[in-house]
Amino acid sequence: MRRDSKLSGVLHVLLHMAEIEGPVTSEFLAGMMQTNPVVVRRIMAGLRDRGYVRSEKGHGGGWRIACDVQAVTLRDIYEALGAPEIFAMGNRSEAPGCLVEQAVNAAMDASFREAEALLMAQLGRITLAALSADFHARLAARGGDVNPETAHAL
Amino acid sequence: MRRDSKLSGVLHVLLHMAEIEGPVTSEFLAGMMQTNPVVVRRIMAGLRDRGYVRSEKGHGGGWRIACDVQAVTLRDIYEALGAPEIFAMGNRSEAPGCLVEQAVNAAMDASFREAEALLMAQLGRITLAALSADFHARLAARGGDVNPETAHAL
DNA sequence: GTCTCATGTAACTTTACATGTTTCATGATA
DNA sequence: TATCATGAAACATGTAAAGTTACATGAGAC
Repeated sequence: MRRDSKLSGVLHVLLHMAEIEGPVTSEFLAGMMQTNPVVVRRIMAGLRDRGYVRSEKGHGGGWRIACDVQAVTLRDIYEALGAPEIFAMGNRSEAPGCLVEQAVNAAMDASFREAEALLMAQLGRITLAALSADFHARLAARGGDVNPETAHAL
Repeated sequence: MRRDSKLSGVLHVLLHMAEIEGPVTSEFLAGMMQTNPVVVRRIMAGLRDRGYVRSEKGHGGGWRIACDVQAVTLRDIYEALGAPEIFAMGNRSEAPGCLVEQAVNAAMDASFREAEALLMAQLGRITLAALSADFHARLAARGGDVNPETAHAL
């Protein structure tokens, strides 16, 4: 199964946006992420609806962060994406008539729900600002290029 | 993404086997699970390699549980299946050169690893016997049909 | 022996879905 | 009004799980 990388992708976009003054176009972000501008718009749509980012059309348009990065967590972002399915494993069938399958589902669901709750709690503890700080720590550790426009390259 | 239901499926098969005396054919199990005999053999192969079940060819052949259901846990079964991918979400790219992506991956990996550890611990607590007991409790609660051959039906 | 039944396995087909792409409408700025 | 940007729908592609086919192997039944 190919793994859904929307959350990973949108965080990548947000952190790059945080490094750049002024609006950034979908095309520029897509170039950084080696993907398509439409894909960028797609994953950003949920964040726009929640007010985490704003988009502007026309000349000088593009995307802009519109939230407090100290307050917004990875969990918020995950939910803005529509809370996509977390697990690659699942029940063969929901609401089965077979009592064996009901017993199997009940046991698995309970375990998976607990793991999901822990994951959500973890993501709820990480703010965008914390992620950005980690990025800057890595940059400093590499004695790095602090030009935001080129910091993306290897 | 379509969710991997091998674990759910194999547990279903095992619990049905536990209800039936003597060997059970792949075809019979496939009928119960509304799938194909080859699919059954496929998911059972890992369990056979670990000695949790035995298979016999020819007349009167089929599958038979060959382990202590009080001792084997859902985690054991999960591992016998080859420990398939748990999460439907993942990083856009592993080992990226981009420091932003490294920061994103590190944060996400840490959270997902913790959730995975908890899930494994949960599954390690549930034995096949416990699942079977739950099934029998459901059966009794329904005042049910105790014929193992037909207990599957709605 | 040989017929039938069952598993073992490889190869192939189908299906679902995340992602990528094309296209055009809409709005903003120069 | 020409250009640049997002918005969104429609379509194409790649991939992996699940389903299917085909045939080899081995174990009773006769």
